[in-house]
Amino acid sequence: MKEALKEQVTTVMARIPEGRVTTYGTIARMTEGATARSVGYVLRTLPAGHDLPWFRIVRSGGVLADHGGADDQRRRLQDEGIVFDERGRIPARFFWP
DNA sequence: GACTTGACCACGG
DNA sequence: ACCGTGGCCAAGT
Repeated sequence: MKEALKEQVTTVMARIPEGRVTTYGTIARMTEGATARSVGYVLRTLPAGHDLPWFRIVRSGGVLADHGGADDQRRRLQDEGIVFDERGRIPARFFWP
């Protein structure tokens, strides 16, 4: 496991503002040496019940990534005021940065 | 070491 | 707008 990668990804993740989302690729570009795929890998391996806002990370294009917690993710984002359009995508105005 | 598997992405047709 | 395709990289077999 690459600890440096995990640390960088979680650091960026922790500063996503409430009520906004960001993408795997954006996080990858904000870090050194991470790629979109490796960001997904880190999220998958995070322990359950951690305090990081993993649910604010979506795919490029505003669609939720395909994983077991997607339903929870959608609920939690809606609780923060994020809106999904008729095709299930999050409009660009919710993206951070 | 070779090959497969993902919470991915950009791009061309 | 909807597919392929190739690139990506850490882990697991």
